[in-house]
Amino acid sequence: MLTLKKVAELAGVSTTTVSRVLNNTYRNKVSEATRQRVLRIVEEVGYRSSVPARALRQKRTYQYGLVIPSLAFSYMPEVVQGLQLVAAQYDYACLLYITQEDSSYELEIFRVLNSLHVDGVVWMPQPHHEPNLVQALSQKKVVEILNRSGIANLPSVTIDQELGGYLAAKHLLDMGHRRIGAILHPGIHWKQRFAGYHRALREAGQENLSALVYTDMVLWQNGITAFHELYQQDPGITAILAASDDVAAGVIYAARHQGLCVPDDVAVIGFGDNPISRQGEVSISTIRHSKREVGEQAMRLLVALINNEEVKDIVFRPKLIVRQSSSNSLKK
Amino acid sequence: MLTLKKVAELAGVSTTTVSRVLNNTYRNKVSEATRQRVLRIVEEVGYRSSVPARALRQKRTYQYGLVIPSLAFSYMPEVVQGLQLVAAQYDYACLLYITQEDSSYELEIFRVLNSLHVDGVVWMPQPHHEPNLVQALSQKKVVEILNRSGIANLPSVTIDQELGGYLAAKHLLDMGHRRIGAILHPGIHWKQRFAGYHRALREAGQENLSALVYTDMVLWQNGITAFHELYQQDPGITAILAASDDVAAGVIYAARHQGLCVPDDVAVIGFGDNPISRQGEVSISTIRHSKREVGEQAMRLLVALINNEEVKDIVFRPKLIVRQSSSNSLKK
DNA sequence: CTGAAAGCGCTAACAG
DNA sequence: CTGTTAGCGCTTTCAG
Repeated sequence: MLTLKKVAELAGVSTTTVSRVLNNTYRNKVSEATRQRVLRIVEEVGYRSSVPARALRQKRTYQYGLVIPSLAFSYMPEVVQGLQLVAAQYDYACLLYITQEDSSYELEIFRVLNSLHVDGVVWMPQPHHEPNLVQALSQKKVVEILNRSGIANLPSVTIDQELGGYLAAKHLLDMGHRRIGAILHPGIHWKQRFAGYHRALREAGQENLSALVYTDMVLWQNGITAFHELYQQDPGITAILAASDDVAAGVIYAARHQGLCVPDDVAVIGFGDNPISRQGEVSISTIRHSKREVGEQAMRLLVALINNEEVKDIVFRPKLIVRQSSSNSLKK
Repeated sequence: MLTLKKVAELAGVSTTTVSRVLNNTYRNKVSEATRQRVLRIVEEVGYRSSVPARALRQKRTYQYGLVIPSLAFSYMPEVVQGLQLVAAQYDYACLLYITQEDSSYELEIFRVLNSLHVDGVVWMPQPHHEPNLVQALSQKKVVEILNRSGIANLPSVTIDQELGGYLAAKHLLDMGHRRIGAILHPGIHWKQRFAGYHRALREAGQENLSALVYTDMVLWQNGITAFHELYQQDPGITAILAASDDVAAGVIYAARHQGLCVPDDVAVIGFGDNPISRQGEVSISTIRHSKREVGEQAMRLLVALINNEEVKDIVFRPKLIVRQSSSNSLKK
């Protein structure tokens, strides 16, 4: 195995010197000649220092944990891409953990991450968590994304959900809808989103939503289930505020299976502007925000946190994107 | 920080003893009383050994690299789930790397993985690769999934593509189609798949496909592009063999946008039986294989490889699943 | 500008 | 059954 020592021997210098060259420590305190010689040898033999060894010494692994509930959300690829983009710049490697909405497994993951000595964690919380999680979290540098667990005061990157909710509801109200159903996911800042809905309703002189359903996950399948529950609550609704684009896609699928026309019989709006919202038969109106940017900023935040820099939360302001699923509805 | 030494002091034994208890080495060579005492202390203080430290000593990191071209393929979540399921059983952590189809980045990843001293790699190759990759690969335990790079003789978990191709083509021929177009992805055992198509064609007394298009990626967008190219080659085709379910979804989308009816004007069959094939307006006929199992077996193979056990390649036999996108076509 | 020496936290001979 | 010792590959004082 190629070690520092061997490289040092080959270059005729001490391991200290090689280390210094490779890490650019004590800049300019190594003669240019020596530096060049060392670099040449390193290049020649293709030496790369052992990450575990330096981790042990430096108490820094250059690894971060990514803890997410699922890989199946249609926005995950973009978020991860954003994370990896910035992570690569800082030489950070990503340890991937998927909780599958299992809160005891989630807790175990944080304990494992602790023994792995990762430098930090990017965490997308799920609705439910173990009480002990708070403690497990407090020992690490953690950045929260897209969600607000509210279980600890963690640095976070989120979307302005109140605004998003407001924009979505206002749009439907503007289109003339008065009986509106909503599908909420407790966990994605749902209270703020809910508040946004109500602000729009109030402005339109309305009191309440006509139907309201909660869903545990925000996948396509959940949209189908939620759709039926919504119609049970109020068969007269003409528009639906879905918890995500995936859910909206499920809702549209279910609606059309029932013989309903989208948007003429029921208008639907999603949340996120994920790939799925363009790929369906009926393109989905949605609230847009850049998932890639969320990932990028989260990683920047984490790096800052690791370097003990001052950090402040990041909140993205989403925009309304109108597509087929909510067009020409009651105005027609 | 909690170390072995501290735990040893607390328990009034040597570090060696604690290590032995924790690793179950020299079984029965530690008195039950001592073992219990140590375990109690460990539990009490919540000690977990440092992964980097033991990695340095044992030359084993209990980490594996997962190198894939993209997270956006609709089958990725399931494959990864399968991998993680088995990985968790063996206490393996997953270092995630996404190549984004960038071959020089792919090479760099393997070099990085080398310095990370991961115990092994699960690799899903992309169509193009750097020549130096072979060398970078040869130094590690690598399991290949779903693809065949053909650049090295690596243990692999794959689908019987010839059979898949045969089943798909035979199905379309059985439905009465004679002018069939195909979308191939060079990289997914495409030659075998192609051979399968031809075996079916020969059996039906036909010589060739009517149209043939190659695609670099197997995403929804590629299906749209490919559809148009296919129709340019032969406007008379009545059926399409898509490279994947994602591609099939794109094809169907494009076809319907052109005013064509699926399956009546053009039948489509995908490959993989991913979630997307059920979620569209028109459910997609496809060739099924279990993605979760692919992941599980790949991880088992990797673990065996790491333990220097004998391994042999795994080939799954896929099945035909008929859905709307290829039903009632020319027989109607 | 460079090197010798110590030690990160752990495990594996080797002794008792 | 248990402990002592050495050292994994690296970085970091400290001393030239």
